[in-house]
Amino acid sequence: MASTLSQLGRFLEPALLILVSLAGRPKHGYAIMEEVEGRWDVRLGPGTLYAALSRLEKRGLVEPLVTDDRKRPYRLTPTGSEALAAQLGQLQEVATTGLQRLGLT
Amino acid sequence: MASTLSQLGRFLEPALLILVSLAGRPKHGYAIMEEVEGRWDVRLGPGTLYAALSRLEKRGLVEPLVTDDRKRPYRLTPTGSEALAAQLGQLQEVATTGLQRLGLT
DNA sequence: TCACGTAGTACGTGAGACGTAATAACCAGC
DNA sequence: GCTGGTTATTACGTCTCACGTACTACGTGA
Repeated sequence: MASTLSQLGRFLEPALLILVSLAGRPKHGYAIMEEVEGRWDVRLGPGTLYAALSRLEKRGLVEPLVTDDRKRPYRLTPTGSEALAAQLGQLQEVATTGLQRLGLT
Repeated sequence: MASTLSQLGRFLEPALLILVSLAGRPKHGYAIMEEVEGRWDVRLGPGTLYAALSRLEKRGLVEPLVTDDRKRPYRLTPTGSEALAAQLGQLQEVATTGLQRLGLT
């Protein structure tokens, strides 16, 4: 069962999902939460989400946009795009190797 | 610089690398360490590696093989293969989406 | 027998994932 | 102009896990 397997380990780090979500277009936290859950069926609770977001900001991978209302939108920085591209490339290599070894693909 | 970027976040979980390594053929811990470092340039220290391995065993994703000497080889269980396949599939989806959004691929 | 590579254990620390609860603004409908 | 639900974020506490370091021990060739 899918529900059983999903209990056996999670390999999609919140920080990665956030960066990929922001690669589409700038979003605020709640919108990231909704996209991640809708698109990949991974629920990021507020504790996980906002903590990860502020770590990414502290590391210069994302930055907040100026805003007047209570939403706090973020966008990828150039550094963030570079880092994401590098990580995704390596991730795809690993995934491809793994799927080949399993006889899939 | 690659060394700078690599400081900005790690998205390859040890458990994933171990499973992909074992998907090739059964190996003992030290051999996993060497393959992971040689192939993906990720150094797993002994604390990280053997702790992750025994967690994977406890969850039924890998199992030890009988042996006489001091090496302790492991192989993927059927459950482990299933779980790995599912995770890699999802991982590839995320990676593909991300790379498209970044304008690569 | 001594140095070096192989193989694994033990352990402490810190980062971060996760859940839950609380807060507050916004927007309906009545 | 209340009231209830959705939107959006903050503020915890806990627990898992990554990581580094130090240590043990076996094997092998010089």
